[in-house]
Parts: sequence; C-alpha cells; structure tokens
Amino acid sequence: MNKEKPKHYDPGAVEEKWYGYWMDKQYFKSIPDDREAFTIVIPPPNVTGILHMGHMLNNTIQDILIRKARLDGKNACWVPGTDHASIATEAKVVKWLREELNVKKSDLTREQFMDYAHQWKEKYGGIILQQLKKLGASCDWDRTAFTMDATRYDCVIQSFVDLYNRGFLYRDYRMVNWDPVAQTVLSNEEVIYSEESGTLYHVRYRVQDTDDYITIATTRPETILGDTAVAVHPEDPRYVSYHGKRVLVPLVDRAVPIIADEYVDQQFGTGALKITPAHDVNDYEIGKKHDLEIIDILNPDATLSAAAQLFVGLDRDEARTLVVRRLEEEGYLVKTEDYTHNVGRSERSHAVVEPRRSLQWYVRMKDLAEPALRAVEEDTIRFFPENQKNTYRHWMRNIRDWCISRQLWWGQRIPAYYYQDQVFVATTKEEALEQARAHFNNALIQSDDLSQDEDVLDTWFSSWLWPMSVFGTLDSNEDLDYYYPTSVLVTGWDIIFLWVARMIIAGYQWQGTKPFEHVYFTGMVRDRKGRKMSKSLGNSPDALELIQNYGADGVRFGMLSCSPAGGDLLFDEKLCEQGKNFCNKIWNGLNFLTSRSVSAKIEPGQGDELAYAWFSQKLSQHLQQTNALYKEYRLSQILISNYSLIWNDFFSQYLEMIKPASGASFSDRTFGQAKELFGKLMIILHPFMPFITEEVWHQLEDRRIGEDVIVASYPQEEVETDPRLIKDMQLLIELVSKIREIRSAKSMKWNAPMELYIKKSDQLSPSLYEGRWVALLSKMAVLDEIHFVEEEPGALLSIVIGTDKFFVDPKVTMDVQAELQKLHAELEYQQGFVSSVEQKLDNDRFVSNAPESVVNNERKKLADGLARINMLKESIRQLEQM
RNA sequence: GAGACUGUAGCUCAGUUGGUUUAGAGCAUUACCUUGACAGGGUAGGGGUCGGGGGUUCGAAUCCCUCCAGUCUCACCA
Repeated sequence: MNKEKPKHYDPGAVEEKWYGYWMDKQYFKSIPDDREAFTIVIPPPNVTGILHMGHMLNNTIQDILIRKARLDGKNACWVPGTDHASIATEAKVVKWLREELNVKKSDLTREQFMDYAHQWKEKYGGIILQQLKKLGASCDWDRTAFTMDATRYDCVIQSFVDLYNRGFLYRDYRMVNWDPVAQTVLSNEEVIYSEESGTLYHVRYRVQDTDDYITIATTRPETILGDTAVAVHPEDPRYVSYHGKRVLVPLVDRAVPIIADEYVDQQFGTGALKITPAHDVNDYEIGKKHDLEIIDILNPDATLSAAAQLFVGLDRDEARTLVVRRLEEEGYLVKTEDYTHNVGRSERSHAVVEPRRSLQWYVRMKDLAEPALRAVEEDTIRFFPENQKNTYRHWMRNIRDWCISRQLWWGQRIPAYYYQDQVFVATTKEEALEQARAHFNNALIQSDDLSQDEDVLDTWFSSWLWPMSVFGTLDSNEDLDYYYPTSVLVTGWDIIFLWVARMIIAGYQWQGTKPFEHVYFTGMVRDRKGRKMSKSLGNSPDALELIQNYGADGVRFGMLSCSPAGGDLLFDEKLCEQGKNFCNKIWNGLNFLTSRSVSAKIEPGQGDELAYAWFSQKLSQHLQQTNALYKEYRLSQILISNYSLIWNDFFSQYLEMIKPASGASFSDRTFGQAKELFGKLMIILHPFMPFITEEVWHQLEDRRIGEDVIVASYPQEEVETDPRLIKDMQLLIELVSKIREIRSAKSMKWNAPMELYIKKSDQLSPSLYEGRWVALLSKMAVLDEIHFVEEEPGALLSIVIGTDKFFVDPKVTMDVQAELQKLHAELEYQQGFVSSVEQKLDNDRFVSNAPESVVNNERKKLADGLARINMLKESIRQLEQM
C-alpha cells in the first residue's frame, strides 16, 4: 500500500470530481417512498442574484442538515429554486432592453415585454443556483422551481381567487409608499429609513384680510403648492386668535383654513403645521378628519402636475429649489436651518419614497394571522433561537393589512376583471365572463367587454406559498402529502415578517397545518469590524474566489465555525484558512496511515487494542453529545467538536498510540481498526466538509460500487460505555504530557533515556498495573522502564496528577532552587483551593441547606486537596534535604 | 419614542435546571523543538476581579433590579 500522494490537499480537482459523481449517481434525488421524509425548501434567492456571503452561510447550513438526514437514513429532499423579484428584475429587464436591444418598455405591449423578460431570465437568471453547486449543495435539481413558472403561477392565481371568495381581499384608497422610479407601490417592509441631512424651511403664510403672518416649518417646500390647511394645537396661546380664520398659501394665493388639531406638537418648529393631504400620511389622516380638499400636485414619476400651477413638469427636486428661490424673492422665507431627519427610500431603486393616495388590493390579515400566531406561541412550530418568538408575536398581534398589488408587468397579473362598476375575480377570463353574465343577467356581454386589472401581485404573494407550491399544488397531491409539512426552514431573521410569518399563515390557510416543524434563523454575516456586508461598503469577499482559494470545504468550515444560531457572524477569512489547514491535516493523516506497509505476520502492539477500545469509547461519547447538539441546531459547536475529536484525539493521540517504530509496519489488525475509525470520522464530518470526506473515504479502502460516504450510515453510539477507560486514558495522556514537559524544560531530546516511578496507592487506578497500559505509557512517553514503588524515591522530580504521584529521573543536574520555586507556587495554589472549599464546609448553613451530593463533593475536593498538599510538602522536604 | 437581544482571554465563542477540583475551547501571541506522517507541524507558557453597581441565596458568569455600551426591530414630528 505504498501510494505516492501529493503533499498538499488539492480541493479544486477533488470537488469537481465528486460533485459530478454524486450527480451521476442521483444521490440528491428524492422520490416519495416508505422512509421518513426530511424536507427543506430553499429560501428562493432573487433570480437576478449572485452568490454572496449570506447565501453561503444559509445554504451551507441547509446542506449540512440535508446530508446529516441522508446519513441518518431519511429520505432527504432539498428543493431549490428562485423567486422572480418583480421590481428588481423588471428594472434589470428594462435596462437590458434599452442598452442591449435599444428598445423602450413604453414601445412594447405587455405580452411582448413578458416575452423579453422570460428571455432575459433564461439567459441571465438563476446563476446563483449554478454557484450553489460549487459550494456542494446537494439539492434535488430536478425539482428546481421558479415563482413565475407555470405551476407556481397557477398556485398564485388560485390563492388569490380563494382568498377573494372567502372575503379576505378588498380594494381601497390608501396612502401608500410610492416608488417614483420603479413607478410602483411598495410595502412598508420594502422601504428603508435612514437619517439624512436636509433643511428645515421656515415659511410665513399671511392670514387673510390681516397683516399678520403664521410661520410654519417644512422639509418639503415644494408641497406648499398642494397645501389645503394650516394646523395649530387648539390650546396653543400663540394661535388661539386665528382659529376659524384662513391663510393664503404663498405663491399660489389659495385661501385655506386654519384648523385646530391636537396632533400638532407645540414644541416642534413654530408650532404651526402646513397640511398637504395628498403628500403626507399624517396630513392625509388630518385631512380626512377635517374634510379638507386633496390637491395632488405630483405625477406618478414625481414631476409636478398641472394641479401644482407652478413649475409644472419639473421634477420634485428641481421644483423644490425653484420654490425656495421664489419664496425668498417674494419675502415668504423666514429662515432655513440644517436638519437631520429620517428619509424612506425604496429598497430596490433607492428613490425617495413618495406618499401617494392610490387604489390598491389588500389582504385582510387579522383573522388569517390568528392560527399562525398560535402555532408559534404554542411551539407547534419551534423557532431557533427561541427569542425570535418575541419579534414574531409583536408583529402578528399588531398585524396590518397587506397591500399586494404592484404597478408592474413582471409578475402574476391580478385575476380581477372589471365590467362597469363591478369586479369579477376568477382563474380565467371565461369564468369571469360567466360571472358577469350571471350578475347582470345579460348573456350578451362579451369577453372583450371585460378589462383585466393592470397590476401584478407582490412577489411575496408567490413566496408565501413556496412550501406548498414547490410540490405542485395547494391542495393534495402525492408529493405534497409526503413532503409537507417540511422539516425545517433556514432563513435570516430579517425576513421574518416578509416571508416566514406569511408562509405560516398560508400553510394554515390552504393545508390546515404548519409549513415546517422548525425555523432556524441564521445570523447576519458581518465583517470583522461588525459592519453588515454590503456592495456599497465593498467589504464583502467574492464568494467564488473564496472557494477558489480555500476550497468549498475550507469555506464551509470557516462559515460554520463562527455562526451561533441567530447570532451574527463576524466573518474573517482566517477562519477559512483554518478550514483549509484542517483539510491538510486530514490529508496528512491519511498519507501517514497509508504510506506504511502492512503485514499479516506482525502481532499488534500491546497498546493497540487498548487504543482502539479507548477511541471507540471516545467516539461513542462524542456521538452522544453531538446528537443532542443536532437537536438544538448547535451546528457550530458540533463542527468544533468534530475538529477537536479528529485533530486532538484521533491524530494526536490515537495515531501516536498505534504508530509503528520508524520504518516498521502496521499489523493487519491494527491497520484495519485504524481505517475503520478513520472512516467513521469521515462520516460524521461529511455534512460539514462533504468533498474531502468522500475523497478520503475512497482512499482508505477500495470501496464497492455505491459504497460512498454521502450515503453511508451515521455511526451509532455504543450501548456499553466505559467511563473508567476514558478517565484512565486521560490520566495517561496527562502523565505523558508532563513527562514531555520535563524533557522540554530540561532541554532533553524527545527520546532521551528516562525511567518512571509510580507510587503504589489504593487510589491509583488498577488499570495502570496492567501490561498493556504499561506498554502504552512507555511507548507514548518514550520510557526505558517503569517501576512501581511503595516508598517515595528521593531526589527525583515529582509529578502530581489528581491524587496520584509519579517520579522521573531526568538524569541531568537538577536546579533545586527552581524546582522548589515551582513546588511552592503549586502548593500555594492548592492551599488557596483548599481554603475556599473549607470556607464552604465551615458554613453550617451550607452544610445543612445544600443537597447531600454537593456537600459530599465538596468533602471529596477537600480531601483530595489536602492529599495533594501533603504530596507537595513531602517533595519539598526531600528537595530541601539535598 | 416603544421594545427585543447581546456584553465572559487580544479576537470569535462555549459555559444546559444556580453547586463538576477557586472560569473553558479555537484562533492569535510568546518560548522551545526540525533525520519522528504533517513548519499549513509539534511541545509548553502567558493572558479573564465573567460590562459597572446593588439585591436574592449557604452559594451567582448563571436569578432579580438598576445603570452603561453595542446590535437590531417597530413606530415616527412637520
């Protein structure tokens, strides 16, 4: 078995090879059978998106869970897909048409535009799914879904019709968040507020038929042209005398009432507030209350409309400049001051959001939300980490109606058909026509007489059906019945309202049950300074470049080793390097094991069986611990634990224990045991680092066809555990370490001759007397001889571990003073320890109140501490006699 | 403005119902080691009054109160 292997692990070739192999073998494919299903639906990335750090984290976690389920023998199904992202995609398509094809959207019919949009999607969309393959994502690609494909489209239309028929939909005029660039309405969740510096303009309005002025403060002087009132606080003494009078709006000289309303804050600005009902949410409410006129001075693209009278056709920003100049020229501008305020911008176009009154479709949420709230409250759906329940509860209890219409073409067109003053909602125009004919009792109404709503539905109105729609329908079918409810949703908490809550609502609405058992919320990926990673900051590493540099396994290690559930992840490339180093360590371990010759004629070393038994126990203990951690999604901790088991326990200890002398061979039996353990380690590591584990698995043995680590059986913990074996080995390892320490301190070579004396005592574990333990100890510590003694041999260096005492003869001149100093330091520590324990035991209330086991443990600690003090004193005494 | 979460070693984090030999890991750092599978390695060391202050308790990193700092969510005043 003398294979020549490259010195370093090369991830690139290995990863490509195995991903292709797994695909060929169809290991990612899932079809319903009689096994238990384990299902994850991917949080569909935006079809225009490319892989970034957040995706990498999120999808690595999903892949880990899916691969673990596969190893556990479940029918693992991970459904990939993308969403159509109305606003973002439409913007990209429009840009593409303009720049590449020289076509304007306005020159196209709706049908033509949709054709182009689908073309664009085929050509450029979904790159991210290809990138996920580089990461090792084991999705069932045959199931790839898209929120705008025919199947998903039908589900969305059906859901709209269902909700309408059940009375959950309505149309209404509301103040909405209008994106003047994308020319569509935005939901509250799509508006990002941030502090921006602006100017507060103080403008005076003349009170009609007087020479008095009332000064108001505004950040948006251009909206003065749409003012229909000035409001003051009813009890504000400055303005009481003006109640019921009118002011003239500057520049347009419109006489508008002075109204009294408690909404006005007397402390702010001048205490007088201009009211523009068409362009401010609060003003709109006040306008309704006082029955004010609504003058909409803006067009949909935020240029001034004819109603503004002045500056018609100019953009709102230009108009502001000109209005301010004119106000100043005409003596209305009292003063300006710098002012920082919150400005809402469109998440997609970044345009300043314009409040606008318009007719939109809404979902009545309150009743729909009720079962969804209960499901989480009662832990029918469990959140990890649990504290996200608070956020969820707060939002669900204060839920607002959901505005679902969008003034775009790229999306599912609302299946509402208008005839005269009536609306007919149906999955097809033909059905709507039937309804219209029946309603008007007029068979002559023709299809062309009906006009369909021009708007499309919010993208989230597709996404909320995702856990059902990816399986084809909203009602029963074979796949849906088998895979739904899905096992776990892995997503960021930033879309808990946009998506998670709504999916739960939809699940209860159409399936009558939850869409998933668990929700695992990942943290936000930040840079090491704690800043959110973003394109504009340029602090986000290129995902594919990372994979190139560190290998997918290395990057997966890096992402996972620092990502507590729900906690933010402060990403540092060094962590990927650690992952890469780990791959090399594994590679080298494999190299070592397979480079030595193996012989059936050689007897196993005396310690080999012991080492095997010990590591088997260690592995079993590890499995027990990590199984519990998997249940709580403590993936980061499982990875760290795997890392430590493999590096420290397997490579540093186990391989050292069984290592043949330089140039010697392994016995057949020992080699087989080592390969078996190594293989098991590859299985438990596989979910985290799929590629190298598959490679090593196949290098360890010539495997039969289909005997691949990806579909191996996860090792089971052993029924019989032997905690004493683990404890005794811990003592042995500690002793070996102390002996190495002495060698190092005395500048002795690692293999310089040395003898060990072990003081016999009742406390000493009987294992140590056994031949195999003695053999293993002398091998590990490179000892010439081990003596068991009744009495302390004088003038030797002593080692105290627990309550056991050992001596070595370093065979070099001893620095007595230095030794004494060390012993005194140790003595001081032990005395401090003992006195802290004594303090407890001297306290009667402790002894009488604390549970007996706790008190007994303290007594044991005291006894052990005292024993150690005696040993140290004895050593000191002996040294002082020299 | 209302609320949530976090604060443990230089950094990233464990620390499960208060009691596990007077607080742990990984990384980083320091010293030493190179004919040992691996210098992307090995051996060992240093480093923390558990954000501050109070309280409950025989006993607090852990529970309560309060303050401070940070992150985030919701609502927003022109």
